[in-house]
Amino acid sequence: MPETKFDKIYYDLKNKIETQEYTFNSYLPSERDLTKIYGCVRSTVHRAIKILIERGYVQMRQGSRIRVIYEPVERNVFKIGGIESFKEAAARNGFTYDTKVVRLEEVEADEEISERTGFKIGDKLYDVRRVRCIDGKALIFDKNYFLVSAARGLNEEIAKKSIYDYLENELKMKIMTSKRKMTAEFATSEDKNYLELDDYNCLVIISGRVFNSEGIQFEYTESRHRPDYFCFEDTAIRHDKKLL
Amino acid sequence: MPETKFDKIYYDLKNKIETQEYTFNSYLPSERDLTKIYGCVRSTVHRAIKILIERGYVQMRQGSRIRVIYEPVERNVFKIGGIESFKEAAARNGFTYDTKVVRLEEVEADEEISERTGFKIGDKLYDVRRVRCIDGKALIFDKNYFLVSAARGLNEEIAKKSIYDYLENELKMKIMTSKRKMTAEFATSEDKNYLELDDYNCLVIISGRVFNSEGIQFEYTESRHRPDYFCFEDTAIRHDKKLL
DNA sequence: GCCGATTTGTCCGTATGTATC
DNA sequence: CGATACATACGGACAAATCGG
Repeated sequence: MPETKFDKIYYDLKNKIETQEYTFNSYLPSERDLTKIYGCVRSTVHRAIKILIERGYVQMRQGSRIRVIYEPVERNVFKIGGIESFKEAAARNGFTYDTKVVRLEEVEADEEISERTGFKIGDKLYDVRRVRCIDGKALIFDKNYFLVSAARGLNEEIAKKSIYDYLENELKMKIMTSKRKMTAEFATSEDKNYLELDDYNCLVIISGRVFNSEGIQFEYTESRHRPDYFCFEDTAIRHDKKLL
Repeated sequence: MPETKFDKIYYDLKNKIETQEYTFNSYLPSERDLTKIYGCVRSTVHRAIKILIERGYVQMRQGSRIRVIYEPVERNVFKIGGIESFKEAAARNGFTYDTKVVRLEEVEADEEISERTGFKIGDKLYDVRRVRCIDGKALIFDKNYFLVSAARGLNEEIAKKSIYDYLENELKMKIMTSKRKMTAEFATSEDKNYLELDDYNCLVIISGRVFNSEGIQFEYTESRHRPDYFCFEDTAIRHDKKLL
């Protein structure tokens, strides 16, 4: 349990804000007072508060006090944030879900694949394609490429359950950084074939390159969503000069 | 120039990485060596590096060295990141652009507006709607509500140029936090009326609530994009326990 | 409009723990 | 196992912004 002091403070404050103990537009105690409450030095409190800022809970200005800007919001459809698997997201939103593996084969990266995915030409890859059903409807089409050398032993059973479980728990891989891009494009005939698109003629696409702790890109992922089952939330801060 | 030490270090390292002085998959000097290079203590170097991590430039593991995972990428169409105005984004991408103001009137928030925008019922608001043209094509439809008390004096001329210039430079308002949501929806008849949608029947929508330094929400913004002129980039980090 | 108290922003130096190699 | 390197925390200092009288 590597619960550090600053993250205990962060979670405690976050919780108090979410439960309205500190209400919208009120002030938090000063950092000096918080050091007394939590029994630590100011830099530790300060660090916890910076996380609250990044997550959109509070606002701070030099010389002024810490203002709460969090308000409870309605449940959302399918929020994408951080690195979250389909399974995690579906579970959090309380949906029943199912996965169909429609392809799993070994390929070698040619120029087209390399260009699109960031792998080098000649890399051995698993080409995995899966259809995600939520409450019985086929809504998401996932196309993934995994480096064979990093995901060795991947099979259909694993792909049906959770590839990430396999990588993290079986192969002990540590996933670190993920670079993602979101775009929207016309549905292809492959999309139309697998998904229930109703009247939609385009899809929201989240594509990403994932790196492990060795700095090796081991995955390219492309998640093609029917527009109405997709939502992305974010908090941005104007970092004039001060960055984090 | 409130350039702090840690952000000078951040920019210097960022620059050295972007110019390939530190190349993809190589290591940065250790924090101890960096303290010698920049003449400061380790905590300051550490802070700069944490920003590089958040921005997707490098990767770190306890006990291991700092690995560069940045690779130069192709120019992208319309990247949304941080708090950036249409004008800034268009300029950065080298497009010619034009704005048509199709509505600017004062309204009072009713229940429907309040629910959708986060303002309170009875708040006096400017209702501004603008069509954004890029390279001559009408591609983005912007709907904004501003608190009259915060944006007093807003007129069509200002709306045509830049409302943010006006708020920040004329009214000296300080914009702090912005909470955004991205979704995709069917185009409405209003969208079809103003935009050149070609065959697209849905739009990517970025909606957001913007707070000033007093913690007051002074704006609700809704930016409706034709799918092919939209792109969002992001870097995510698996924060196992360590947060920031 | 000025001044002093308060509060946050940054930085230093040090110490201890823990993961990697 | 030891050397190296990162992670967290402490305590103190000064600067800069805000706010109230």
